[in-house]
Amino acid sequence: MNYTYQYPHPAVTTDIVIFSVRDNALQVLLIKRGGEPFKLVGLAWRICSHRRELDECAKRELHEEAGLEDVYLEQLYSFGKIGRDPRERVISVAYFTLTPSEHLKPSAGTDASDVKWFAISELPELAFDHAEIIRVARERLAAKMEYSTIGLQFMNEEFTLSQLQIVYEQATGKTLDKRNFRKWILSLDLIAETGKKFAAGAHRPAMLYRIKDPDRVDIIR
Amino acid sequence: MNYTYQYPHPAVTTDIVIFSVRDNALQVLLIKRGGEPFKLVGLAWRICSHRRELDECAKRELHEEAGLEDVYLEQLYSFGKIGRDPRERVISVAYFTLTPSEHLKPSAGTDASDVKWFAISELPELAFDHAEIIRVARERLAAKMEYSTIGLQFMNEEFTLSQLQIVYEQATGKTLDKRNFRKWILSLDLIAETGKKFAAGAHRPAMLYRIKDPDRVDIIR
DNA sequence: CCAAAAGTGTTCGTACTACACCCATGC
DNA sequence: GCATGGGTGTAGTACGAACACTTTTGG
Repeated sequence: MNYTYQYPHPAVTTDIVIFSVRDNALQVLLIKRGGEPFKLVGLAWRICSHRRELDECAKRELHEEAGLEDVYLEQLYSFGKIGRDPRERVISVAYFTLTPSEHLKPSAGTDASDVKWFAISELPELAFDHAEIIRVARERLAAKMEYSTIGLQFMNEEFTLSQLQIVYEQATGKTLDKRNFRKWILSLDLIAETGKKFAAGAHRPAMLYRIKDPDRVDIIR
Repeated sequence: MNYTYQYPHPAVTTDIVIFSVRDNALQVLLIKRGGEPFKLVGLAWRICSHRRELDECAKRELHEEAGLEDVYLEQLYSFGKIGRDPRERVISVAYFTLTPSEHLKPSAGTDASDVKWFAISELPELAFDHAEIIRVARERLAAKMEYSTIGLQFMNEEFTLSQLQIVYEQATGKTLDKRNFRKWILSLDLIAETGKKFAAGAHRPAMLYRIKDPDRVDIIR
């Protein structure tokens, strides 16, 4: 079946930058798909059906490609440069998301071997203009880390303050003083001790914390 | 001539929120056009041709509808709610701009009587989802006033500190202390005295200032 | 001389910065 | 007992907030 218009219409896609902090580094989830004009890894993306909302398209892509649900998802920016897809004019409404990498489930629709994390500092050559999209997403993330509580969205159910500090350091690109970071994050009253401890080697075990209101992202400062 | 695709494609438009501070109030430029599905005023918008970049579409719309050139223009967000245009699926890539209202020229393409400024606090009923777009733009503007030098983009060639303070107060929605505001804005080293004075009634004339680097918008704080 | 807006400093509190040592554990 | 990361307090500084009176002009 064909669809006809009186003037040219672009395709609209939702592309998603999936961030996680893994192995003490900010990483991005990239996918290698067959049937694309580039033989390269790239972001998760899909054409947005005319019967779905943009946010819904992004959510479905996130679910089907990465097995992620109920994660923080924010529209980033729209990229529409002529020629970004050599096949036709494509307007890409980009989103970004933050997740603890443990939440990633093997997905139904995708061969797991084609989905891989890459450190932001060691990205391979990327399909389309996805390098540019990731660059913009990284800037937005770094900025929002400073003035919102978005950083907590990287965390698992339970985490130590050192793990949280690493997340802040990796996502902002700044190193932080341990004492000052702890004072600051505790003063925000966003996390609480669980009472449990986490022993991870030949040293004093760390207190475990949880997020008081995990779904909430607020503007602070 | 017709254009045919194997699956439905949406139309993509660029919609522009044009802000100015006039009569001591934040205002938005709205347009009433014939041939639209709503008999209401709305934002300046146009279908983005498949051979033009998104930014370029926005610039042309700004130029042809409002006679504005060389103004600060920033992509805001993309709105694509199903049904936002009752005729077909439309993805609107929204932009916003800031201008001194004196820069507005009578435009060639539009009947001047159909272009009008409205105070943000006294908006009429609006076409499409333009009320929502303006709401988002207003939030973004207020936020950026706090951490960037975007506010100077509202100013004319020469202006007084009182005028500038009114711009900041109207765009952020906060009232400011005169002495603190002056200390702050001067400490940024963004503006300089022109040496001239501006006499406007039965009171002491105000010093006129100019922007040192008018095209520049920086992140501060 | 009166009304109106322009211009100008100081004090206080708070929030960020810098900085070094003891603690609990596994091996 | 030693290596490893976990945990803690204080002092200095810089920035934002509060606050009131004098100056210059037009009428």
